[in-house]
Amino acid sequence: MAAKRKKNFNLELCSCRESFSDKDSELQILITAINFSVMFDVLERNINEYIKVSSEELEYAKSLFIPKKLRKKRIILQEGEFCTYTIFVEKGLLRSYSIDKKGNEHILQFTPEGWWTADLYSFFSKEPSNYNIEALEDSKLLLLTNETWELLLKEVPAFERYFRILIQNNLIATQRRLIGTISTTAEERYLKLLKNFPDIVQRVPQHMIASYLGITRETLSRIRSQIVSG
Amino acid sequence: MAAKRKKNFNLELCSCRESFSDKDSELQILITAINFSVMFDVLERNINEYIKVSSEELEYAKSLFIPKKLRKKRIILQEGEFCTYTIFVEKGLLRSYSIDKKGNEHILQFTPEGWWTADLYSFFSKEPSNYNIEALEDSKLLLLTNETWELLLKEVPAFERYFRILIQNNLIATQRRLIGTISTTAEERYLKLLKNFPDIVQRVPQHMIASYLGITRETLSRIRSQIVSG
DNA sequence: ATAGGATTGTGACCTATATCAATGGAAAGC
DNA sequence: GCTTTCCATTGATATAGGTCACAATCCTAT
Repeated sequence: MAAKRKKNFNLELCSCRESFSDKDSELQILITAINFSVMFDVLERNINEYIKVSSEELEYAKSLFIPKKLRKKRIILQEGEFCTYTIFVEKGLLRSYSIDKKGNEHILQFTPEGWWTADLYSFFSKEPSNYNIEALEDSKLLLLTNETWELLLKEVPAFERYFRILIQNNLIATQRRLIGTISTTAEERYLKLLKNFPDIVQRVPQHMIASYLGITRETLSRIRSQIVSG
Repeated sequence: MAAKRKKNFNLELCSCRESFSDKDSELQILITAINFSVMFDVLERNINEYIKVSSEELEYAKSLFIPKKLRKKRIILQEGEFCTYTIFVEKGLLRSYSIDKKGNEHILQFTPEGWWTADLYSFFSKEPSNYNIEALEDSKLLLLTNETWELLLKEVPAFERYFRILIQNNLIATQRRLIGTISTTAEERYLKLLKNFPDIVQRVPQHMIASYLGITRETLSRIRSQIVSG
């Protein structure tokens, strides 16, 4: 299973093309074509969900992204660095988190396939970031730099709308989470997360779920055993 | 002082024009002209801070807003209603809050002059709102309905950028507040609020500051006396 | 001026969650 | 296959903040 996933990575990412020998070139071209059609699959569907763009505009947009794979546990943005990309997750799962004075991690969000992440503040203000972004699974990412992001908005203004809607939805969700954190118990928050994002809870170690909920791993463990016992 | 403020309201809001008799009409025209230049003062500066628009575009934009005054303690959006406007505060102060199962209020945000508010979810999804929006001071508002908002974006696309930036800044702030709520003590949060928004803390009753911080009024009272005593 | 409501302050006590510490199991690297 | 690191669980104890109750002010409208 793990081996199969790895193979897919190799096939789908064009950065592996160098490994083909000359006599494989015909095969290589075919595979590359497949790569390109699959690489932006999730992104393309996501864009079409929110805005209408012509196929030329879409092709242009795609040309601006930098594909990148990120292995599990690798960090793509580290506290103190400048966040110079916005990141779209084609496949895999990321987390962004900050570390407080006592050294505790606090997870701001999980970013599975089909979602965007970045430290927006750092990206737009060009100040160093306070967040870390790390892969929780082997992941395939599509990056837009500061420059290509500006370029995209300038050349295809519909993307201004696209990002506005995404940011807006994120704001709505974050506001709800804030109110929830203030007004409900740890157990209620856990049950709600379980209901809304069962797959995330499955894919992520429990202590990270605890960190996302704003409680300790011990407390989450007790909550879970209490739920089971009735 | 309070009387003076009231007088300004009457002068600046065109809805009071009916109270003038016929022979006051010359004066009325003069005052109306003044009203219009002053009415959008704060909004205009706010817009120019983020985007470049021609004076025609600006005039068009202004023509879409509905001015409204809201007296202290009056509610402009009530839980269960549909949020059909986005609200810009020209003068005064609003709060938006939700009420949990136990009947406790939780303040999502304070909105002083120069800021926008709305229940974004309700506004865009056209579902009933879970929030209430209330004036904490006599306020002057500028409203954009669903229709005029759409129209504005369509006719002056630069506003897409304007709202994207505003929403983005709100998201950044809300994310920080969330992490702060999870990772810092009530006292730290209070001191931070006091440092960042001293005027809001001055203008708002303490139990609402407590509600914003996610603590009870008793706890805030104790924190304050502890700060004074060292 | 005054009555009634809203706001703040304080005391006594309670509870959800944190902290510290120890254990066993699972997974990942060699 | 073995070892090391990570991860979840459980117990004992500590604490920040909540709850309830009452008193003291301060507005605000008549």
